[in-house]
Amino acid sequence: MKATIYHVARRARVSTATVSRFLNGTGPVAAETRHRIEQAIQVLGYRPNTVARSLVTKATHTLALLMPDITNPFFPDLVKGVQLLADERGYTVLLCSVAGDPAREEEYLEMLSAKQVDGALLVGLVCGRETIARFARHGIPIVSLDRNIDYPPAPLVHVNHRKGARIATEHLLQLGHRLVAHVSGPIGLRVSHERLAGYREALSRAGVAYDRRLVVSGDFTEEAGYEGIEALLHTATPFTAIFAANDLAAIGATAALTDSGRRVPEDVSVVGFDDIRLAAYTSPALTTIRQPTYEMGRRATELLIDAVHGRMLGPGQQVVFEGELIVRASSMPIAAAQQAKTV
Amino acid sequence: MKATIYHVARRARVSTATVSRFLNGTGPVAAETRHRIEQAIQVLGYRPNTVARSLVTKATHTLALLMPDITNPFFPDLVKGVQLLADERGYTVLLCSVAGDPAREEEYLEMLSAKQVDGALLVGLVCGRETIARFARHGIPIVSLDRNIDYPPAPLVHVNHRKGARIATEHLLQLGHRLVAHVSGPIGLRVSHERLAGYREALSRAGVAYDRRLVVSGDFTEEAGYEGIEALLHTATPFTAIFAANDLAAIGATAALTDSGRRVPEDVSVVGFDDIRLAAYTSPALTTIRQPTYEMGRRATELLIDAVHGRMLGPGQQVVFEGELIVRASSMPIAAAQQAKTV
DNA sequence: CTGTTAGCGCGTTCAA
DNA sequence: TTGAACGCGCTAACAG
Repeated sequence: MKATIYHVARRARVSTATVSRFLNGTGPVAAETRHRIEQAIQVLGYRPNTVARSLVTKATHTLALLMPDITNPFFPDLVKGVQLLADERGYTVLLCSVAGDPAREEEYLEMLSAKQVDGALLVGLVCGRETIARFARHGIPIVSLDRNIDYPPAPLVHVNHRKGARIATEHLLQLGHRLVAHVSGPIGLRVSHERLAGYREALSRAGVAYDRRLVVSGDFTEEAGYEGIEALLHTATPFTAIFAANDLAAIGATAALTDSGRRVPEDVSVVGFDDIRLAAYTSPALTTIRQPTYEMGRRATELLIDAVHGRMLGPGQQVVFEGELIVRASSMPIAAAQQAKTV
Repeated sequence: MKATIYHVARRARVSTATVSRFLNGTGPVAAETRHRIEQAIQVLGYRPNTVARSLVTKATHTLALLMPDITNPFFPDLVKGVQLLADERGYTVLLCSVAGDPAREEEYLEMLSAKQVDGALLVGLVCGRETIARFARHGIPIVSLDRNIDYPPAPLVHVNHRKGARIATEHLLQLGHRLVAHVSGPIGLRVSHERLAGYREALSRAGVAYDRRLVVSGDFTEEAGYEGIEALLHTATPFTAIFAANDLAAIGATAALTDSGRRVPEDVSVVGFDDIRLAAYTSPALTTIRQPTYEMGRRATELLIDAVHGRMLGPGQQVVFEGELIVRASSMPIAAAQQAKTV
């Protein structure tokens, strides 16, 4: 049977209140008493029961992390950032994969308030705003990643997707490419929209006409990238470069190109987005836009813990990270021969 | 202020005991009373406080998953399996990245017993057995992945690493390769040891002498795979194939080969282990041994929940999964020209 | 500096 | 079929 604070108190010949004071450093405890308590704790192998503690303090030191799918290589780094910072601050992380399913998101949100988590980090949720508003009413602080939550306003951490996409596209444009295809993310997601917008912005600034036939819609997976480009190749619409909405899609696109006998980057340049861990090791190594995923996880968690402690920078606070172009081997200047010929 | 069971009881003009019976289906509740309670719950937006509930039932419906580093692409699938099964069974998952640090492992283990988790899934821990034994004394059920925990005996889920490694190596041998290098995992880890053993077993069965100069030690990262092979190339020890202890190392090795002007698989065949998500999309697509990671996560969690409920198949129970050879493009028959020449 | 007392929100006897 | 009373393990006044 497990030792409780009561057992410790009896063995140290003090009251439970004194033991509690000793444990939490709240209120004074005589050196001699302190010693006896330490002994008792040692002997009994006592560990405070956090559940009982939470019941009275109303704090669980637990944070929830809701995200679509840990299996997307973009997330592990984020999780790591969250994890490590939470750990440093004495918090623990509850992981919830909601699989892009609004019903599951709602269920989980309900459960979290029952579980009395101290705060929630929401990443890539697709549920309606009233679902989140209802949850927020429980008084649990929220920090959002990549999605603006206006009511009630929650701190927001995101990267400048539009600018990142623009930079990626400009990179291709500067290399002389004019026929730049785009594999988009799932339509309806703000992230996809922004990246597409950045792509168009770059084209427009460079005076290149936007051709919607060059945009294939994906869903951030390799499969979709592969199939999208495969389909595009079948339409015989010429292009010399691809900006994919994320690295996975870029990798799928590259595979489609290779399988059809094209060489990357000699025939087609490819640029991705995210800079996942393996981007540097694909063949050819992938040119991409780096998101400081790990850092974003840390920062978001920091904001969340601040919010838990009632420290907020002010309403509508947000942290914006900038994407950084990482040039590797998958992009190169357009070849003279290419300029004329159809791919 | 949040509604408690007391508020529900008052509004429904019954006692808290009746509400509790209604909520948990323990004991009878008259249809008419039931109706009033439902109404009250609805109106007040009541959700039972799981913390209070846990304090009396001693069950938190929370499982802990301890693993080295979520950032290794091997883990996300595992986590997903754990997550989904836990979810189906009404459990929630606490994620702990212990970073291969025994001290952190011990800390976390301590915390888990304080947090009163119902069970713990231990993956790839490196701490001493007495650390685990001490934890087990708290009476929290454990399931182990890839590491045999003998005292007290815990259910074990693992793949047959040795056999998988043997099959991988045999595949290369059957293709005619005789000079097969190996990039190992961290020394001291059982998994690394087993995979090395499988490699040696295959060589020995084929009557090929084991050459320790062909074994470079890594740590399951791309970096180590890259550097290991780079170093091996510098020694000018000839080889025509590589069996890497995991896909990450295989990918790193491939990059080292490519960067030094070798072609894969024409000059050197490469085989990995794990079949991570991107293995099918590397260039060339990676031949590897598939571990049913997702399924293992599910199965392990199932065993854990069974253990939580006191249902065990018996002492020393274990579930062994078999690795499956997935032949892709990174391995090919040794070329006639190669047989003589030094790589 | 320390002990007594009263909850935190809930499940669970035991009578009624 | 229901309610009163107690306790889970702990913290937080309030006295002393």
